[in-house]
Amino acid sequence: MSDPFDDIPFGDEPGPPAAPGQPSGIAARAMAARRGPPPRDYLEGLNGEQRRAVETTDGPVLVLAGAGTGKTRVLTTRIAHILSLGLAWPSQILAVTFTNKAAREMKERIGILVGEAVEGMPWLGTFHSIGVKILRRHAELAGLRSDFTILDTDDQIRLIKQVIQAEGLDDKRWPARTFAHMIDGWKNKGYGPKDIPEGDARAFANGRGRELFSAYQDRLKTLNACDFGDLLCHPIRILRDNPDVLADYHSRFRYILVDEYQDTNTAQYMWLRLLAQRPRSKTPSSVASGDTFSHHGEKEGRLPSPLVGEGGSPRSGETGEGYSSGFEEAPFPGDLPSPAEGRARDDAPDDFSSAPAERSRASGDSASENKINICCVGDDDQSIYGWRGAEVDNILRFEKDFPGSTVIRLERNYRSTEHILGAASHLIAHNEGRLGKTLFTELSDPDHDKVQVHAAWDSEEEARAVGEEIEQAQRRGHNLNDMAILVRASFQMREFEDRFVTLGLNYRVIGGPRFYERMEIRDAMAYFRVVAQPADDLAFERIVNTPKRGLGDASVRMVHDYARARGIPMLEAAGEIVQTEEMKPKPRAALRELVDSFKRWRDLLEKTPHSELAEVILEESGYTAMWQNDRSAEAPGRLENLKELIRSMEEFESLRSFLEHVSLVMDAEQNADLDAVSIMTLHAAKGLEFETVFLPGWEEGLFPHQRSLDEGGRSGLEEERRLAYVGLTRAKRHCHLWFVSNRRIHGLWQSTIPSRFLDELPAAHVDVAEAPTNYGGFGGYGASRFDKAEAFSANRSTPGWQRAQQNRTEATSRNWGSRSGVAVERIGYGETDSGFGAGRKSVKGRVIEGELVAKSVSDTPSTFSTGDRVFHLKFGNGNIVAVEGNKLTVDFDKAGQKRVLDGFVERV
DNA sequence: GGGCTATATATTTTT
DNA sequence: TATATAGCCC
Repeated sequence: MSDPFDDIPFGDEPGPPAAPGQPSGIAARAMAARRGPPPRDYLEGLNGEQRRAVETTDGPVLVLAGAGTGKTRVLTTRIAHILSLGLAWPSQILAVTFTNKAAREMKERIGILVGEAVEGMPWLGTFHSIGVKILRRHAELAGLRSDFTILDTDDQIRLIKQVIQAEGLDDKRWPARTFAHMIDGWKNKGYGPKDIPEGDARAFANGRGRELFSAYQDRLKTLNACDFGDLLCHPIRILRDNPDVLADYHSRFRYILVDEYQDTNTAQYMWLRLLAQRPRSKTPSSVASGDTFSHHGEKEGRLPSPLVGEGGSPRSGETGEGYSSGFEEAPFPGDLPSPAEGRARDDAPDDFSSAPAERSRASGDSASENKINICCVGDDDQSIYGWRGAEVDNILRFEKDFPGSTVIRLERNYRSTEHILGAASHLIAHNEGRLGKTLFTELSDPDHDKVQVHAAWDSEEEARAVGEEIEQAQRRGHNLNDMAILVRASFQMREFEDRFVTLGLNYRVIGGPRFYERMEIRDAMAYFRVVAQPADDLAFERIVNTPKRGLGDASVRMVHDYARARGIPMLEAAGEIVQTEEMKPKPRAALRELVDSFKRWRDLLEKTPHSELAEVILEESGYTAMWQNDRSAEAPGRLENLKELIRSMEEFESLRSFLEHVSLVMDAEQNADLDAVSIMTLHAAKGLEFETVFLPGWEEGLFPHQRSLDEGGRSGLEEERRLAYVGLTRAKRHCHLWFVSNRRIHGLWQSTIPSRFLDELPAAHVDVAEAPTNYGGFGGYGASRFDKAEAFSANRSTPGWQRAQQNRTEATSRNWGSRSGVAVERIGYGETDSGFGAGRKSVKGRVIEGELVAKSVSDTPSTFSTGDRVFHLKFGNGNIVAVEGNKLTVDFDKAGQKRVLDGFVERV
């Protein structure tokens, strides 16, 4: 991740390719033409639609890219095209993705096309990383310092818990986790505490939701920290409230490209709109006023302008149920011009190369003449993240949002056989409200396998049979790397893993907790964070007693309370407390030692290479020793991980950039050399492809998942169906669906019925592979269950049945086979240590808000003087004999002379 | 401060 | 069933 501060200031940027002084517009093009066309090798091999998607550089473009139609290729080629035509400098292109992986891949592929130029693309990244970049430059506008910390989910929950407790609420009755989800949901919509619907606010903690949200935001601000949602919301607010800042970005970006547009949430949508739509000739503030965003995607109908934040008058007078709906058709307000408004597509050439930003600025013009051309690529049929805030509506509404846009459909599929596409297309056609695409392929061959549906008695047998299929394929010479098992829910993975271990079959599990979520890594990171940012209380609390220093609940609480009362970071508070006798000698000595250590490490920060410093920290803090002395089985692995952490730090130029990398990029690399079957969830499989795909668990209740049906109704079902579509379209040649008759859920066996999705498959492209009615539990399952009924053979002479029988015997005899020698890779999987609780007593940040705090806040440090009679909670009454700043020496009646902090005594 | 037992709870997950 | 966490006791 590049250092956010190293970015080129506007003024120093090279002018756009039509160099200053040279004619622009048609003339420039004419001149370019005279010099001969720019190299266009990169266009070769594109089909007509792909080419159109690449070459339509003017005006808003929506590319509806079905599965396997070359989406990434279009996106990267389009950038290469813009660059090589000289339509923009690399730094004038904003290219956003959702995941780091996608960003990395895009960068790589652009690099192949344009070489070094990709290095000049500072604005290629995830929504979040670009959000951070914007936020770091204008942090003060969000009430932060530019060295703010980014909290991950774990920190966020810990902080919320503290807030809930501080408000005097029972954190058991009102779990922090639940509230964290609510906050995420609000932030996905761009809401600040003042904007949330009354109903939402009432739903938590006896109607104190808004209060809590607000308190949480305040805490973040004092901690100089952001959660992930803030990385989107703060920039939106900054852009919206600061026309000059917005104008800067408007003149900066000339092309915006968005990947996976169907996954954008409302906040991301708003963010894009702000950047992509500039006012015609008015001041940028016309776009910046909150009320221009009537995002109608809300089911509730009209909502207050999100992020009205300070000063806005959100929804006063509106009751929770009083929303009017019917905004579905609302066009975007007319005063928000679209980039292409008023320009028919045909006259596009006239403003083909509009005046570069620099020129218009130089000539004193507003940047209003420039267009920002947005191009969104996505597939409404692959929208599977509705449950975390994605609004399919954003893509469905694109043409309305960006009038004059071009919609290009990529329907030629290069991945799958006609049967796989036929099955997938037929299935997805059961959804309503699609933009509609029909994938086709030229990869047609009578020899191609149809999609196979298999039945099994229970999940164990399912795993056994899949394992057998895999071994057979392997025997036929297929690589395990070309096979994947895609499950609906991760608990399904276990049975496959167990089976593969007994079979000695290599596998890799993708997804789940990652490297940076492991306990030891998070602990180490917490040390580094405190050194880099002494105000990071969450980090401090995490490691204050790790390794054990005898600083228990009481000690930590004292530091915490004192820090909050004084409004200072805990480390600083600790520094003051250790100079007194507030604490018993033992914890005090331990705390002093820690405080001194941090001081020492911080001094080293400037002088020592950061990876070296990291080693010193882990060594001197006793953290390494803690694991060395640990006799448990995981300890060596943890030490190994710590070494790996330090090794990976070397790749970064500073501790700061390393910490930023970790907070945003949490993925682990995989071992490409290992030949292994992949096991992952359907969600994790999006974007991937495999020669052979196994899709187990197609049963009602699991897939579609009961919970989706219960909570999401029809749209929930449709999202499940899209998930099925994603699953099917991952397969290139072979696709096997499975359902079982009995599945163990939460420990009890339940009999299940085949998924309705199986009924929705077209008979022409599907085979029932084996149908042993008395054994596999097909029951009524058979041809009639398919859409266009066709006869299926369902007798025991089928190879499938025989194989099934064979599997059974083979499997039992093999059960005792060697367990060793199986290569198991867990991509992104740590041990089962989800969170901060494992192996450690969690530090209770119980905060006593109330009298004591109120008093100490109102007391200025110097209100005590020698001779005052005071009361101390622990030492009782006494007389002050000396005052030294906020430290008092008191002669207590019973305890004798002690040094205490003024915050801990009250006048009597 | 550590270790034990009781108890709730159980999709999908990126940043 | 199995896993994580919270409370309790020493």
